[in-house]
Amino acid sequence: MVAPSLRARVRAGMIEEIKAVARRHLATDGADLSLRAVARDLGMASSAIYRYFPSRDDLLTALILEAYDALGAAVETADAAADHDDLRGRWLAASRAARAWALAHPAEYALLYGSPVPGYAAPDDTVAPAQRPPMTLLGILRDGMAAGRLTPPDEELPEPLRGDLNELSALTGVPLPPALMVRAMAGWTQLFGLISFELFGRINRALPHRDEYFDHQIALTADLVGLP
Amino acid sequence: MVAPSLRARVRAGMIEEIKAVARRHLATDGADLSLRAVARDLGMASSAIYRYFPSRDDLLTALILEAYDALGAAVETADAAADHDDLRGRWLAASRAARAWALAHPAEYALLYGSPVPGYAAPDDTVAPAQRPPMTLLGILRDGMAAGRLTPPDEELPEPLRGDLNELSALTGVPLPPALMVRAMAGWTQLFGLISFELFGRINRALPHRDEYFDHQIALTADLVGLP
DNA sequence: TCAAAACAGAGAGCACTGCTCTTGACTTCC
DNA sequence: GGAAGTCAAGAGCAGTGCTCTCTGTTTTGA
Repeated sequence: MVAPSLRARVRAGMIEEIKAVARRHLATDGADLSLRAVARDLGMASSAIYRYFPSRDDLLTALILEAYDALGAAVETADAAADHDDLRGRWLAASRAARAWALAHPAEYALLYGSPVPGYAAPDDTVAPAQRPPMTLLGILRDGMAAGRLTPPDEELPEPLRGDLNELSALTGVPLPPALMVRAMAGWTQLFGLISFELFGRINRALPHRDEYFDHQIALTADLVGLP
Repeated sequence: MVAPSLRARVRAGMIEEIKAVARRHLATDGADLSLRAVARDLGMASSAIYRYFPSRDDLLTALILEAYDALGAAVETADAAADHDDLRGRWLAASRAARAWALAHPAEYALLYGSPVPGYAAPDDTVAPAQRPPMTLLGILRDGMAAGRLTPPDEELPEPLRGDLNELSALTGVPLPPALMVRAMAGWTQLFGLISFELFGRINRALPHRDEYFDHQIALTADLVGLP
């Protein structure tokens, strides 16, 4: 293992600097990131950016990856910080962490969960980081099942749906009964919907107490998945 | 009342034609609508478009308004077509209609419920049409309360939230108990989340039976609001 | 009836975008 | 010390929204 050369280290620093400036632009100017504006801020020619990122989409992908990881880390940290046996507390903490991260980084959240950029297709590397938040929620339910403190609902699901959900269980590596799995998905969908509504300004102006509103809605999802 | 002049009629037709072409472009090329491309398709100079729409944003606003109205009409029609006394059936029908419209018009749905366009601020005219779908859902619950066939959950809500929800009731003109109101909002949020996840490709590939999945999730929201 | 006003469209031009290619300077390595 | 690799700049291409000016045409009203 050879120590990275000076040039390699300078290059790595440059990449970080570009991403930092790009993130700042994302926060102020929205998703339509301008390479030239980033280059201007860095005091370099726009063409020089291409030494570090093959295209604007690649820069966007890098930012998306970092955002997914930041959100995933925030959710996982909140989950880990809560009392491991307090399932409901973990569920609420993880959800609140997701919302807090989104409110602190609205542009990056929009990049992850807003309407897809027209010409842009997210590469496969983004799949794993993207699943960290929902996987955290699933993990809480897994722990609950393992501890015997979570009784799944005994609903009968139509066959094709049950098969899909079993497959999804296998795919995620978290074996949950279909009826519980579908409710976990409902909770994740609701969490995403709540944050998006609040962030994209679609929440009614008549709801100034947003923290309380969010907490109550999240409590409903905890009820839905059967957390005591 | 004078009959509109020939020129006025030609002008109205031209406006419709521009919107139609723009809608087509929206569907194929995504939300970053290009005025020049629309003009090219119409065989006219890009500057000529400005005779009909003061700016690109105004054209976008016109499309957004039409989309809201189309979605609202679809939801209301489905609700009206269902048996008026079958509250649950109406709830499911309205939800399915929203999803069907979104799947048929993905670009327009993204325009309405995706991440907000950076420089664009929706004018106030869009507020009323935007509330038609959720108002339809509220109407179903109102009818249920009036018919005495819907018993609201007796939950105790923290005071600031209860106040907000009462205000929201007054604002919408649909008087619902806060505990029911918050669940109605939950259902609407969930509907939006489900459609967005499916449309924006964030739904897991392991769920090929999307109709069944959606139906089941919607049934859960119907349970949540207490529809028998 | 006929001139004035309103309107429609075209074209040029401005400042901006992502991106490519070439050219020159600099650093690292053999 | 020369060759190879790297970095940055600059010019240029095709595209964008938008403004302004100029030319026709249509409508209007005295």
